[in-house]
Amino acid sequence: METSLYPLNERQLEAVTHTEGPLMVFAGAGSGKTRTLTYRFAHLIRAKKAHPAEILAVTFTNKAAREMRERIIDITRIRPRRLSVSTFHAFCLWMLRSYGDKGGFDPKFSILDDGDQRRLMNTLFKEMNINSKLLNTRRALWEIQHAKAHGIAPDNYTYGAYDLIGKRIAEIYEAYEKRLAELNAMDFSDLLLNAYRLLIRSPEVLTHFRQAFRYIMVDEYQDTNFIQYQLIKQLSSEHRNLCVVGDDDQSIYSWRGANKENIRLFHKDFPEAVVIKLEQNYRSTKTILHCASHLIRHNTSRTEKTLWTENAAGDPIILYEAGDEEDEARWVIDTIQALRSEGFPWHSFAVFYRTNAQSRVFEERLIRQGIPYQIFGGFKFYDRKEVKDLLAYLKILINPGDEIAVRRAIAAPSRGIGKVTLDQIKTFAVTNGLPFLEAMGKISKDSGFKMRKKVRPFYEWITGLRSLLGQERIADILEKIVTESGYLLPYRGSNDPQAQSIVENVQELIAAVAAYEEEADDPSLEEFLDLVSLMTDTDTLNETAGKVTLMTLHSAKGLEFPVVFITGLEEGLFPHERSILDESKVDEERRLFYVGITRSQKRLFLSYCEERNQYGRAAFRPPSRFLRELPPETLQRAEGRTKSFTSQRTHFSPGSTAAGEPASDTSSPPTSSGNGNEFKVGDRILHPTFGRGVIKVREVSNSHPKLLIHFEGIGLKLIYPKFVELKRL
DNA sequence: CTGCTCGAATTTTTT
DNA sequence: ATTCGAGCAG
Repeated sequence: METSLYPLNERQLEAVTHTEGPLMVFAGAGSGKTRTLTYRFAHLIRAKKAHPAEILAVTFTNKAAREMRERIIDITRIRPRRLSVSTFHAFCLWMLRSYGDKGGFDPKFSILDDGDQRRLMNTLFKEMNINSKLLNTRRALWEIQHAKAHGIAPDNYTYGAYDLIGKRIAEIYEAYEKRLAELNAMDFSDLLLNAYRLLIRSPEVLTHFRQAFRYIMVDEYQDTNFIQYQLIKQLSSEHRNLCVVGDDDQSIYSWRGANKENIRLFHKDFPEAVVIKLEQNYRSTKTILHCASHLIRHNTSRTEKTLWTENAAGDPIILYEAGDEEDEARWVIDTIQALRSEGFPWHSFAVFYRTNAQSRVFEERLIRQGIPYQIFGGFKFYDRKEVKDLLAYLKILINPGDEIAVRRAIAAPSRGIGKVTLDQIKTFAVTNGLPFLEAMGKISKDSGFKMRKKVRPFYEWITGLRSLLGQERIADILEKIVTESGYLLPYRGSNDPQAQSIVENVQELIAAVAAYEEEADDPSLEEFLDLVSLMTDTDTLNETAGKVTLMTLHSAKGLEFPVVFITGLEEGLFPHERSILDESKVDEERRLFYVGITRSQKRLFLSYCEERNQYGRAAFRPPSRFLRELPPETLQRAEGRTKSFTSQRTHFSPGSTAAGEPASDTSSPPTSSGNGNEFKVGDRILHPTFGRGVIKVREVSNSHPKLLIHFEGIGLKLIYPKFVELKRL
């Protein structure tokens, strides 16, 4: 085994070849963490320490898992049939689907998404008559998620003797769990918690998995929660070859239950563990790295690391004081334009912000100037109503107990079956211990119920569809559902862009199913629904798409860009006002800033506004405290502040930017594909709030048309014709 | 039962 | 500003 052939530094090589026994790797930002992990995986196979199937690598995102898998295959040149590189959730889901029955779980359970959860909680609040100002559904769900992340069941949920809210939450938690059981459903936290329970309940399953995985690796260890740690601890307790890789300075998800304490727990549970620090940074310039290190030293209670790099010193970090957010966006885009002419391609730029709401001004500018961009954190395809409606039909073919799906499907399109009827069915189902759909079946044949005639056609139709499973292609079944339900009838042929978008999305969904059936080894509806449940919008991120990237600082973790802009550095926004009163929360915000800075390879630009419009009002905030924590010698003030920024805000003045009259009328084609009724560039329209305007740019991305409209006396606005009614003049 | 209007809330979100 | 949900009229 010739390890010197690996393109690794000494520390990395050490981490790769230290295969036996527990290992903790502190991987600083840009220190080649993924490289180390993938080579370690490959090394275990090459050195014949284990068969591919005996190694488990867990990540947090699908993207990280996919990347790692591809790189392992690249290095080893083998295509193992089942390479266990997976996200925590996907791995747990797989465990529960394959062995869940051994722990008393029905493996055909549905997965509840956030929306389903909220709706369920709303219903519970109504049923339990909860109407308190101190307790809303949001808070209740938050508490429950936290309890689950710590492995606390309703009967273990503790609260103080005078803590009435806590007592109420315990009751809600219990009711919530009862409803999930009736639905035969799990939420995202349950996937982890129940996988853990499965191991605890079934010694047989535990032994099986303990022996199956000789080597276990965990990525982004600082983001694991208590139950995730317990899970991997259980799995690795036989061979004790557990390797965790992380960086406590990049822990930015504690508000979601991530537990940095797990670093200490690891040392306690695996006292023989070897610790390796990766401190050589390959990503950033000396200036950027120095700046980041200086900042993060303001945090107490962290593992000391000294990141260093052989990279060039690089350019200073530029700081811009903007008048307002329009001015800030103008400066960012102008700077991008300037660097672009120096040779940076579009995809080398990333603009980060603290909250999604900040993206809009940037988006407007980019569209106005005809710059290609991609934005993350918008609507997800699988969150759209029409997509969820149709997925509901598919879900009930698998899980007849999924009342949420049945209710959704039965109401779209409306079939005259309403709340009263459905509540009756529910009562019948509960009293007879039947799955919701089966209760419907019984009722539709029971002359004791008046509404049986209304319910029957739906039930029989669904039963008919279910018998097609395994015989016809899923895409064909879905197509049948769409046609036979008449789902698209109200939308087809309509010239309303909103309706068109619905039709397109439905077609896209059918295409997605068909594509899945083409690709999968052994396609099944169950697997398709699982994939969809675990999919996120960041999975569609494309680093080389030739587009400027816009995203929140949170979604930026794990990525890198040659040129990075961190915007909105104002006290109260970043750090966010909800974090300001709590030292540890400010520390987490600081880590978030640290993550942002360390994403950048060559150039870093920072900005803040004197004045910012928020919730329709002007907010004046001082510059972020974090700016004072940066080493002054790395910073340089940017010139170029437009003096009359306030007039810029309300008036579109052509020629005010280098780009001049932007990519308007001539350069953006009217792309009216097939429908002449679509709005097009140059049209004069009337907007309900903004009045008269002229369409300057029209753009269709993610099948959502967006219009940039110049309104008289107001200026340019980005309008989604999907959400407002525009009248043509 | 469905659709509309008014009022409240608005951090981040790997899955 | 905008969005989402609850409450009421058709």
